[in-house]
Amino acid sequence: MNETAPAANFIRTIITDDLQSGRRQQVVTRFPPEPNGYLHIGHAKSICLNFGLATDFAGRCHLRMDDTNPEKESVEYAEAIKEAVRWLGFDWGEHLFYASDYYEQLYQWAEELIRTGKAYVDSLSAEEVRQYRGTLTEPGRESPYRSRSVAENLDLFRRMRRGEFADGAHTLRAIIDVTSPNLNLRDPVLYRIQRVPHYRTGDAWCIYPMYDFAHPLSDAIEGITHSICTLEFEDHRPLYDWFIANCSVPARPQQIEFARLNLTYTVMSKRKLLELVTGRHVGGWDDPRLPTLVGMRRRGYPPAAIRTFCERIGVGKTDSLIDMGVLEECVRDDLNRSAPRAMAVLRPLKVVVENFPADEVEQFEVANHPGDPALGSRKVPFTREIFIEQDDFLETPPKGFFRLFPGGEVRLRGAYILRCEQVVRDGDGQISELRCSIDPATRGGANPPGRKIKGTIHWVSAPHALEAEVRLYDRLFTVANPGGEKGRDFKELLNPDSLQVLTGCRLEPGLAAVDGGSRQFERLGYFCRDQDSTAERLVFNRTVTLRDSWVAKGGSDSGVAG
RNA sequence: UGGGGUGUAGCCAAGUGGUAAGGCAGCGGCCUUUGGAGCCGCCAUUCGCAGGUUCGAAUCCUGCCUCCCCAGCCA
Repeated sequence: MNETAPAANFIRTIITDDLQSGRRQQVVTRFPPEPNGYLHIGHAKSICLNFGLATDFAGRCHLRMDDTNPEKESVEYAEAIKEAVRWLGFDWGEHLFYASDYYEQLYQWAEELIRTGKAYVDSLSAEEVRQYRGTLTEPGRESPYRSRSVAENLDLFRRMRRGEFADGAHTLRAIIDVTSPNLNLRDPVLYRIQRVPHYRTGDAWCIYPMYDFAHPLSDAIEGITHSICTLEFEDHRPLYDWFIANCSVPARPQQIEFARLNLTYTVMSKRKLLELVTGRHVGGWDDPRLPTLVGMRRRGYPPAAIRTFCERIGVGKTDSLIDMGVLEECVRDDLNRSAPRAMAVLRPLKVVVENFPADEVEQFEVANHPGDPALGSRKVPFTREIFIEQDDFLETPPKGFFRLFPGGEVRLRGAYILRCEQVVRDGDGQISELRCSIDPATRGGANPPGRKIKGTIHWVSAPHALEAEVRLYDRLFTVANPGGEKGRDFKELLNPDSLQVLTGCRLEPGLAAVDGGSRQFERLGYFCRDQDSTAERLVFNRTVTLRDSWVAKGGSDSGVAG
């Protein structure tokens, strides 16, 4: 793969300026997921951005678990996150961190804020705090506990830590400005009491820091220079800066916000994804229809394709909705170059080659990649009985159809030119098989002068064929922006046909050996072996179809492309 | 009606006072034993709208409009 110059974006501009002006001597970024769910393609955008920046500016990128809410976090999620980042192709080296490792330091800074008169212990209930906060248009009111003495605050806060109070009895809040038009500055909560064991610190703590407090300080501890997050935190930046300015931190990181990724026909919020998984609307976090990284991995998306995608869509501040087609095109791009070709028939139609001897097996040498001889070739058996795709035969072909029809000819890839002599029906009038003949002069792809055949189709020798299950995937939702339909539960918009399971598919025998990696099933798309495969039962996933200008032109295709 | 953002082609996105990059999609052609791949060409007199400054404006100024985010002891 050729390296191309990274696309320009406003964050690169900021960093370049910082380095040139001497404001920064190095670049340290971080990817800070909360281990409360699986990573998705939206996270991939952030991962590629943060790790990519670090690489391009010869800096480093940390992986930090932003684990400040024990209620929702687990080692399962933390491990899955590490695995996903690794799979995507990034390496954090020695720089794996946990916000939970900073709890003591964070606590000390909280005491510092109390000592400097910038934080107090509040004893309002959650409901009261909400009432005191005011609204978007009305200023808030100061809590009656706001004027407690430093000594009293310190005492109360230490007792909070010691576990002397019930959950929710007190909080530690910053003293900023309850009348600020920015709600985040209306005395934000710094610590809450939560008697929940933490997946890493166990029961060492019963008070936990809030994101707004923990995040900037964690960045400072790690010496992060550019703390890149998504747009919804833009309003939090004054608060981010406030903590950096009011705690004796060792570094002054800068927060920069960019627009999160949205993709058509899917949802990207952890909450919605969790709902799909727990509600059994999909098979699990790794369901190939999901935009999760584990789902895409199982579906056969190469990590390099995801990286290309993230590069291609750019980084900006405008809310965007990227067409799923862009991602799919990146997948095709990658797989077209790398995937060996093979032949597989998804909906078999039996063909008897009448002028080919019943007891003969002919082995054809077929190239594994039409454009890359380095991928070599393989032998494919040909016999009197073969299967072709049902869609490749039409009794009454429309104009422009250049596959098989009665009296017509097509080329069997790598074998012979085939002519349809007769259509055989069963008792119900359904086509049960085709009686055909081959032209011996076209053996192995030979092309006698003057012989012009427009269509080439794939085929599989019937007695050699492997039987398999093939899973076809379509968009998960029926509307482009399921999360944007107001007043409607996004689950009502699920596409009932997003998964199509085909059984009795026939594969060329060489496919038995495939375990990892992708194959192109010629003319059908890219496929990979699914983890559900067993010795007796082969299962393949269709990663993505090939582009199909016949279908695009309105040509009928009864579902192979579906 | 408060605050913070954002508007450049169907979808993304460069551009930072000197006359609209690039990608995806689309369209036309060539080539082809995958209706695939590859190759060539076309595709914004105009940058949300209206004024203004300037020899010159997507870039500067004024006003208006759109859409997104914020009232968790979530992140």
